[in-house]
Amino acid sequence: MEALKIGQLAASAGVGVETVRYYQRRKLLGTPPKPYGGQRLYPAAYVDRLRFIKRAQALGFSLDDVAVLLQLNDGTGHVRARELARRRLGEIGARIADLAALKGVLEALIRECEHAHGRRPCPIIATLVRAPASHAAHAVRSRN
Amino acid sequence: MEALKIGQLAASAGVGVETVRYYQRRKLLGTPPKPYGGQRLYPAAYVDRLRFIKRAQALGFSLDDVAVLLQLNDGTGHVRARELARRRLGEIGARIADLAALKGVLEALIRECEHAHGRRPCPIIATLVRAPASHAAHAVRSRN
DNA sequence: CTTGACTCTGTTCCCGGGTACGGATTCTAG
DNA sequence: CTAGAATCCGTACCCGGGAACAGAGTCAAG
Repeated sequence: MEALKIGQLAASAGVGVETVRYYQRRKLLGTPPKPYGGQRLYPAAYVDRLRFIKRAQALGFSLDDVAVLLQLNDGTGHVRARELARRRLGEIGARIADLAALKGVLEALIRECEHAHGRRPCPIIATLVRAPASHAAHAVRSRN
Repeated sequence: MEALKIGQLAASAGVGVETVRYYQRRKLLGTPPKPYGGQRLYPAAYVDRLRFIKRAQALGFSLDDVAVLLQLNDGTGHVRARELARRRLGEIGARIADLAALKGVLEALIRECEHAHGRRPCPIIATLVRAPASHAAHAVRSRN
């Protein structure tokens, strides 16, 4: 099996060298032994592991979650993996609901503002000055 | 009109004292003159301004955006305010689409995993090991 | 008048996920 | 053999939105 230097490893996984080192610090990735006074060589399996990490991130998992998922890769972790996935799913659902509410408020505001041709005060501003921003007023800034 | 000390101001707007000072540093909030060797007193209008800021944040605007919106409060800024609102609306729409895609992938994965009663490998893990995480693979971590 | 609570000001720290820098070494092309 | 990449390792910095701390001053109740 071929072995890569860190730059090649990073390039073939589509990340930066610094990112690889960062994952090593985070213990998401191992560090192969360094030949006496030389440079480390990474087996091709490291590329797969990096891709695993990137895909899990793309599904919205944090690096801490990813660490757990990687441990489950030994095989026995269906239940735990499902837990993580469900938790993430719940977060996504909540986030979508929040954003949909925001979207509704903003759309209404823009419509009103267009409708009120240049009359002052601008409804968008006026809403911020007065109203409680209706349903949308809480729990909006969180993860993702 | 009554005037408040900073702690009362913060409490009546539902934020921390440090937050008030932070907004002052960011120029979102003014700083009333300090009586010689004493403590600043904030007119009640400051509470309204703080609430304005919080509501705008709840609509997903950044503090930089909020600064612009506050300037528009003088009245003439319909068009600019609408621009900001529309931009924000576009971001929200894109974000919702991303999250909906993620949601679909995760749901499918969880269903498969339940369906595959304890057989290894766990489909969730297997997907991360192999697949390109379909449509969801890019542009997922951004604002909000 | 003292004690405790608040304020003022400046500075540092936090979160997550990296990026960038700097000096020393080592590898590689010409 | 030598110049220029690439690597190694440790550390510092970035983003946004605050939170926390330190040391000194001030205000209100008992």
